[in-house]
Amino acid sequence: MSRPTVHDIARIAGVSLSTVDRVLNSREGVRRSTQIRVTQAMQQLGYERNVAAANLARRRQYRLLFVLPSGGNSFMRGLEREIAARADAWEFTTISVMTVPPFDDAALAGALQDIDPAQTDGVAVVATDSAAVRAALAALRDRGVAVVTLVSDLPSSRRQHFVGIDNVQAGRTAASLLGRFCRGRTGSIVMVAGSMLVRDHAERRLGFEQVLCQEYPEQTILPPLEGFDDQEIVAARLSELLARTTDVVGIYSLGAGTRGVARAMAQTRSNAPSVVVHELTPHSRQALLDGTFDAVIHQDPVREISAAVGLLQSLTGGEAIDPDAARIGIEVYLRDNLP
Amino acid sequence: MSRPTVHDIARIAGVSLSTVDRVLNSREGVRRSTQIRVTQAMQQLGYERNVAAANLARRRQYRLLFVLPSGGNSFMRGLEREIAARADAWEFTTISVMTVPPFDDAALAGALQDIDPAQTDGVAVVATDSAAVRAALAALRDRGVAVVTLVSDLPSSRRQHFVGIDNVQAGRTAASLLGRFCRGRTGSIVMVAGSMLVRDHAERRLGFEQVLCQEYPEQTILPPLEGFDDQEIVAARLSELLARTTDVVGIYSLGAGTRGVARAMAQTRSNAPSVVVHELTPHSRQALLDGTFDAVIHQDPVREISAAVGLLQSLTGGEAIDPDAARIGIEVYLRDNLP
DNA sequence: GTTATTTTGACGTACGTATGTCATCAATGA
DNA sequence: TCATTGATGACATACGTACGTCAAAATAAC
Repeated sequence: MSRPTVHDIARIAGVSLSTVDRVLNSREGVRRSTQIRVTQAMQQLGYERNVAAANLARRRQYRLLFVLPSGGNSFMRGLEREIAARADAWEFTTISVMTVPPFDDAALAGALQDIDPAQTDGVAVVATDSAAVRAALAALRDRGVAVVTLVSDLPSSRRQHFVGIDNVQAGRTAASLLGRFCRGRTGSIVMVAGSMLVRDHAERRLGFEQVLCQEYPEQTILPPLEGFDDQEIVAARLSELLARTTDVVGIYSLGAGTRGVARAMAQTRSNAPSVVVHELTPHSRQALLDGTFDAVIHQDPVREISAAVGLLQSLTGGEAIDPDAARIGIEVYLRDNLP
Repeated sequence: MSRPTVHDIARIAGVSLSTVDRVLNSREGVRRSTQIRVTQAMQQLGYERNVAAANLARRRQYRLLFVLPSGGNSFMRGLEREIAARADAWEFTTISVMTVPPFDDAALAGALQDIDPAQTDGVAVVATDSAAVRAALAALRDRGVAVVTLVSDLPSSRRQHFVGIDNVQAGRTAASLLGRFCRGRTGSIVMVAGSMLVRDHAERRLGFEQVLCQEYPEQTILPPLEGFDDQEIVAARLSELLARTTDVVGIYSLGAGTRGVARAMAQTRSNAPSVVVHELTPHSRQALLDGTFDAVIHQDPVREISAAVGLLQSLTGGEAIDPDAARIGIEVYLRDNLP
């Protein structure tokens, strides 16, 4: 047998198509008793609405917007590329992208304010942590736009969901790896951060220090280097530090600008510290292959895009949402399991 | 503007709906010149067929069958559970599951022969490596059934695709991890295999030995233990070996039955060898959490199911297939990035 | 030129659902 | 008893595509 349709429900429940429709789409004008009868018929037949046909008839259109930081951040540019590549992979959905200067909460807040709620059903935004951004998100919600945060969260704002990895866990994972890699060698561990203004970096640092202090107390954690996701700054500061400090056994780069880490490593001829960095990019991949990096912690942009789109569709459609869908895995890459 | 439809194409190309339909579904009876005209109109408008509407009208039904080994293999049981859970996540598709005794190529070949091609459009099978199975697959293909292998491949058979991880790379990854984990300690490395009858185990061993011999020559690889994916056998043989050999620094379990590894570890009070195993299950997860295992190499069953279903749909529908879809990532889990 | 053949068009129906209009009938209150 | 309201049914149309039938037109073969 093929799947039951609304007609079958109507027949079994002894009501008309119209009534089934009223129940199905929770319109008013149905007596409680008949509503129950219809619902029971649906359960009895194991009815599932044919979403394709429903959307077809409804000719629904989801208009979604991604707001990303601009600049040379490879991960973000990769995200942007993937969004463009998959823009028409979703039925009934048009997706656009807007970029704003990185680490600039005023610019982000301004951009969010300029969004036209009449043209936009949902927004996915890589948030920086500030009151202005929180307010702009709240304003969007008030005007009926669904909002999820992407990659970097903004808790206690009115965003409806977060799509991304658990960054505390990511930091802990990095420490687990680096701690094991450095076992037998004792010395200093360097942390290269982007900016503590973005929440994900702060969280990664937290997780990293938790595990390292507790489980590998023989190592010394140096105060974090701030590189502002800029490879030039990262390369300069890290080179300087490696020249000055001779007992570095491990490096954890928790932001972007890892290309700078690779450059600094190339210059140094010290006794090869183990290196763990974030985000798989052409450069970090190369560094894995030639042995400069030992491991890369990654989040899959494609999954994140899919999750964000799915969530925004559900949110604007008022459907039930699956909390698991937003949970993105923390991926670990070595030279040999590169995709 | 909304998406262009077949009507728009007909108008622009100056032909009737019927002709557009003939071109679109590559039916015969269209002159070369008009076919080109229609194709150009499609490109000009950026037409994309509305797959939902097409399938609706076509009322296509894909009847797919998964053939898995029976028995206590946690990974396989997980696969089975996920298939059942997601069975109605696909439109126009009914999915069934059949299990056959593990490591028994005659049984598998027999089961494949019994498949009714009139009732089945596509088959995804966890293959054991034997001539009888190859022949059975070929027979299926001859009778018009699409076939993909799942988890364990059967190259040089007539299967149209393989859905799963690259098992040589998985073995290499395990060696990269274990080699780094054991750095500073020199001794023996134990490999616990299931059976060399299944191709994936053989491939993992190959990759593991490649990397370990070449990059960590200070370690001694012991001849592999065969556990037949049975935790009792694994526990017994591994306990015996650990009692006999005192310099074991690393253990790689490349099949199922890892619960037996955990049990053997619990009994031994040696100087804690590092342990890398395959497949995330409730037990291996627990072993990660309590520190018995250092890392788990995993393949995502949900992705594999999705990929298999998608491929089989494309294959039976005669559509173009995306080779990337079948490539499943080799996932690495430590205690801290468990999902 | 006629005939045979290929190419094209016109049209209808279907898929499963959404949504609207209008009529019907019962229950309610005055 | 009549008007009002609420619940329900009957029916039609639409979404974008597939697919069948039949006739008309264009082309090829003779």
